[in-house]
Amino acid sequence: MPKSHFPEIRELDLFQGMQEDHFLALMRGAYVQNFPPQIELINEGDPSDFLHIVLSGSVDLFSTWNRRETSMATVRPISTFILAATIKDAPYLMSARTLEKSRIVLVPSEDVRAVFDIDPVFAQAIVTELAQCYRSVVKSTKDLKLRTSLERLANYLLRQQTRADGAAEFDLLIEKRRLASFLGMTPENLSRAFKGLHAYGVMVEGIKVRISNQRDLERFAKPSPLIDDYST
Amino acid sequence: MPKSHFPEIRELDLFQGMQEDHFLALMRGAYVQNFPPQIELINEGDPSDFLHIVLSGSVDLFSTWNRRETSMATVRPISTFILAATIKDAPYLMSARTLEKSRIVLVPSEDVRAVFDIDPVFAQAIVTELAQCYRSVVKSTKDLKLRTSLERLANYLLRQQTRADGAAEFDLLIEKRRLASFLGMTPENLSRAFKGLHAYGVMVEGIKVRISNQRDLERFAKPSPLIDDYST
DNA sequence: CGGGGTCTTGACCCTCCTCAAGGAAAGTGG
DNA sequence: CCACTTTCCTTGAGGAGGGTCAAGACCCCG
Repeated sequence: MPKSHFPEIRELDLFQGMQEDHFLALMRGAYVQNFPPQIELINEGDPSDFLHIVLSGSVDLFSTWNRRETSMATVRPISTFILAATIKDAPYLMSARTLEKSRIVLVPSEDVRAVFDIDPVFAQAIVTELAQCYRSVVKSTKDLKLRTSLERLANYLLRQQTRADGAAEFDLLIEKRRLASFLGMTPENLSRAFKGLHAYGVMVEGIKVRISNQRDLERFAKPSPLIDDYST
Repeated sequence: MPKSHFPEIRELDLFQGMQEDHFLALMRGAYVQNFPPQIELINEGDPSDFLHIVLSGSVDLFSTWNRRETSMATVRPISTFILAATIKDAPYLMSARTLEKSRIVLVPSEDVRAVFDIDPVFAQAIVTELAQCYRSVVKSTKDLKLRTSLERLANYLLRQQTRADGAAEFDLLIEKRRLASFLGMTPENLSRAFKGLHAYGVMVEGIKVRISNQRDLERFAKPSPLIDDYST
């Protein structure tokens, strides 16, 4: 794999503090690949052969059961996914597909486990990352069980707004059908939910969202750090 | 804390392989406490001062938002809970209350983090445990998003049956109102769901469940290892 | 034998899904 | 650059799943 990618990968929390030769050992076995959109990288149930790192583009993590499908998360650069399966050497619980043209690094799971065994700093970073992932899923479960779809959408918009540095107007980063699935509803219902948020000063046109009445929306959404803070 | 509890705690995957003096250091700072039923041990949002270990009784992990409440999990002996918050030194995401008279060990979070830093075997065990927790929550999210309430109940019963070594008749281990909340529905709706499973040979009387037609129920429930296997 | 909780049942209603069709974008090939 | 195709988004009508409210049955425990 080309060394030009090393710095940006090294920057990741996961690899930051680890010993240089261990990092190089990981990179030695890794390789980069470019994928077109809509390619299935991973099929849930498969053995977890690689830790994946998204360098560019974006990846959808989704799951299926009984001919139904739901979107679980979207992975954006630069970050890793399916760390837990790699560590436990257990089958993937989610499938993954590219949403756009994407550049992905594949690090053999064995290598990750091997370095994990000998590098305490790396081990520590993995723990932090896993704890983070765990807490994220717990939050998303709370979101699903405690809120109606309208409330979930409202809070989602507030989170996206925070990402956009609090701007009153910002773009949706994923297409609506996928957003609907992520929020646990149908595309039709998402359309109606957007309309339902008119009452709280939310205007949507295409991918453009404008929040004209911040206070109203927040009073309706009641965002909570214990559900909506993705950082802690 | 009385040494008599050491062996059973030491048996836990989390503490199995670690160095003896590290284990003793953890136990030195820990203390056991007996709680009556319905005591709130933890309030979500609080700083995570202790890693908890249930020795006997049972504990409900639940969350609230906007005057709504939902049950997230039930912890039974012998196991730990809220490891992620302890490790990340972040606020608890879930509240905890005893369901019955319970004996709980409290290990100061600082101690856990300190030993984690110096004992690689312990670190490894924590990683495994966290990965396990993460995968459990992912499974439960899939359960929630991909299945109807009737399907969730059917699969829950099959899982409980497995716990009871596959017996055709077994007892529900938690009260129905809590089960309902855990499965993401109301008590009323759970009652109706039990009736709805009559058609697949499920008989319920009080806490007794009898599965008279295993094949029918399984064909309806379509259990999947990627959602219902709590071990992987 | 009360009295508190839980569980069940019924009636009603609201949320959300399904199905179907029309419209808006966006990519494709001439 | 323009028709064509495809995909996505929206809108409407109808219906199923699940929530709410209220009342009664059951059950456990003092």
